[in-house]
Amino acid sequence: MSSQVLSYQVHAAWVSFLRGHAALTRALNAQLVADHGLTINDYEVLLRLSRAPDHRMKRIELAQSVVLTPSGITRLLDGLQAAGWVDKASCAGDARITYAVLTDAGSEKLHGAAESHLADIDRLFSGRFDDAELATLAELLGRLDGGSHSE
Amino acid sequence: MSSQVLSYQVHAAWVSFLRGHAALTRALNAQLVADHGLTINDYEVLLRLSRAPDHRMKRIELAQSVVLTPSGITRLLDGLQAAGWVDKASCAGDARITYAVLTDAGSEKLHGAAESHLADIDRLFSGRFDDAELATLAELLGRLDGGSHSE
DNA sequence: TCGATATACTTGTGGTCGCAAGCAACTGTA
DNA sequence: TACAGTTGCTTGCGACCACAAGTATATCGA
Repeated sequence: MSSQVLSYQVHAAWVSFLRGHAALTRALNAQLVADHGLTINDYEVLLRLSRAPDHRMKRIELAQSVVLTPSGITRLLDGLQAAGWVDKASCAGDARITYAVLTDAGSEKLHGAAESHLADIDRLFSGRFDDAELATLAELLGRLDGGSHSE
Repeated sequence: MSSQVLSYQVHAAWVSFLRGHAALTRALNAQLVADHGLTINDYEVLLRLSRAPDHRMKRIELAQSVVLTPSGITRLLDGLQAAGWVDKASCAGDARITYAVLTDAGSEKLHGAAESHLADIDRLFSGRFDDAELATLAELLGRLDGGSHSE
């Protein structure tokens, strides 16, 4: 049965995915926490904010962009705010919405962490893949977060 | 600076990896917990044991195979043992070592969960990739762990 | 034999995050 | 205006897991 064969191939890819993720995030997160006191998600949130217009995003958009639930974003931003790296800002037209705004301190924190973190990532990836493979990997993996809501 | 360009490409792949993993594991884990009361790691551990000779593995080998720390494996196996799906067994030659052994109930549990879980995985992967892409993905992702893993 | 070191495992503690429930604010209908 | 439904966000709770420290066993050198 072809679906049986496909299942096996799919599962092989899936297991590699799980193992690779666990190994990489454990290493990268530990390094990032040790060097800069940031988790991977902290870093990614600061990065998204730094790229956003006016260095601000709605919390719900931020949650979607890093694949966290609303509660997850609340707690993550609580921490970043306590450290002074983000601020809250209200929305003039809709009082339900809160913006997360990158502060100057947050911007400095991000830039300070970026160099070593990118080097860490680079070290783990570049040794294993060439440029074409990286592009392939990015393209294939990029399909995974598109329509993951198929319930 | 070529390393700058490479860093950007690497980071794109890495971000896709993070997002894809978060989306997939959240969906798959929720489904597996709802349908069978197993986490993804529970399932993977039962699967490893089912493929091992005599349905048994040293706990430390098990930890490495699913990329968990020793403490993580202790607690995961505590749960599986409480449910009756694995047993402990001591090692005749070395009293420090404990084996985890799949019970008959654990074997049945695994087989009962496998069908729907594989279908869940298949549904999330097969719609997005063809056979050649799956093979590429499995090969590339397979490089991320030490390669000290055979199936 | 004895002590130092290494290995396998367990436990205390704390962090992160999802789910369910709840609150506040907005929108549409009448 | 009144009210129901939706949306954005927060909080209580619990699950999972890593790190550090502790226990028990094994091994090796003197």
